[in-house]
Amino acid sequence: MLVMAVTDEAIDKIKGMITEGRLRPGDRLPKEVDLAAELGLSRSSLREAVRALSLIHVLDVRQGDGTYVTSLEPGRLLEAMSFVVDFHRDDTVLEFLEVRRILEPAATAMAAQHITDEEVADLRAHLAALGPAPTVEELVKNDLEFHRRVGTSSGNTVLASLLDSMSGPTTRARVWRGLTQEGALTRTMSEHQAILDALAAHDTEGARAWATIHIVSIEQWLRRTLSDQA
Amino acid sequence: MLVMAVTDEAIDKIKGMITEGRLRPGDRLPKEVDLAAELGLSRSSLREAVRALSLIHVLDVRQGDGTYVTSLEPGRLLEAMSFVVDFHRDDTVLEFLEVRRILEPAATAMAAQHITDEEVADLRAHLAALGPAPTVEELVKNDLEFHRRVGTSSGNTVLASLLDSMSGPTTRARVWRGLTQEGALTRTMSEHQAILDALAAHDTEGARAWATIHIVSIEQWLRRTLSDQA
DNA sequence: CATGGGATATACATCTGAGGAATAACTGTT
DNA sequence: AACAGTTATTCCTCAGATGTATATCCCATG
Repeated sequence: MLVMAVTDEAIDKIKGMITEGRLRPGDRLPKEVDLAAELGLSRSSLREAVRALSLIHVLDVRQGDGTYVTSLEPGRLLEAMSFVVDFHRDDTVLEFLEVRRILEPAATAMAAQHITDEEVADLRAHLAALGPAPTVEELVKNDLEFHRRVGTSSGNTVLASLLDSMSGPTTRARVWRGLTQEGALTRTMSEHQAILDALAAHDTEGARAWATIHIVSIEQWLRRTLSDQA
Repeated sequence: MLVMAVTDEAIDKIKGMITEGRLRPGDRLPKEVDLAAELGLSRSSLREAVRALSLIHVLDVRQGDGTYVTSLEPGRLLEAMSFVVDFHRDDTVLEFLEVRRILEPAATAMAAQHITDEEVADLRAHLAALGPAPTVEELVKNDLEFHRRVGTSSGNTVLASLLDSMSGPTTRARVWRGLTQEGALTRTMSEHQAILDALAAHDTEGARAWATIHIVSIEQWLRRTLSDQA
């Protein structure tokens, strides 16, 4: 801490400029040469700082144009969490699922209160687009999008982004592995339908209950699969 | 996407090495010169990639030693979320608090089931250490640590880390601004005590209820404060 | 033999300067 | 006024040199 790397200092300083309001969303940063001089380091080191901040969607770098502060909206910033979640190992999947079991029913219940007729219609069309006998890949894709839309309808962008990160690539891709057996396919689709019906009726507690059942059934299957492998 | 920057490619490749198991937690990466050659880019560009991955605690770089893959534990990776949360503006604080209102009661309920006698004793000592008339700063610090410990006792590291990120620096620092008035200080302390008593009795639903009350009281105060300012 | 200190090797940290590539801005023509 | 070609700006990538922190090895010492 006494001798902080110049790049880390630069990261902190840029972060400070943003959190203290000297740089606002959409603002353009001074060009590399100038900013490097202003912060007292070389362009190479500054670029490391900027690259790190752009990985987490705080900065947006455009060649030939300039470097800008992003909108800083929760959805945009929390996108980076998907990237982080991708690194988790299989033995922590259950912990993520447990958190999702807490968030998803709450989000679905909130959606039941806020969802519009148009959103309900879109959701219905989305489920119908799947057809009666989809492949596992199609179902997973459809499922992911279904829950993303429900999350959005909750009206809380932070909640929607968190759920999306955790339902996303990793967890889901692994959880569904070998799901073709045991009729889980049709059960998933009927659970989706039940959630949709509750949403359409603005039935808050019904939506919460069906969402809980949906997650729990995934969790039970996963626990069996993991214990079988062990 | 067609013409991806070499640095972004390097980030993906390193990520791939880790997620595919070619690099495991604790493993050491080839030294800069070798890895740069292996990935086909210059050291400068590679360093940008490594710096970005080290910001989110995927890599750990030690001068004079080498670059290592971190433990990749959820707690470690999700630490980076605090950094991200720091960028959010005041107008999204309520969204974060709403998510916390969902997670905190669930975590507290889980803690009531898992908490050990020793953890209860430690928690009691922690609250007692505050004294009867603390400053706002002391209370905030004590409060943060109290909830961190409860989160840990939930037994779910993902849940604990998420809560810590959201209760953490930013949100809390802003939420508590000017909290000295209206006796919120003593109310906070008595709510903490009630949560602790429920935990000690392994009273799951009592713990959940008191945690809810605790968050809601913060939320109500915050809504009033924000509407006053507007 | 165990231990501590100093020399050496290793690996990351930082800077500088050059040329390339993508985008925006300008300018002249139609 | 609209378009196309030129120019300017800005980020992208590389190469090489030097500085700095850490680990390792080796030897003197108790």
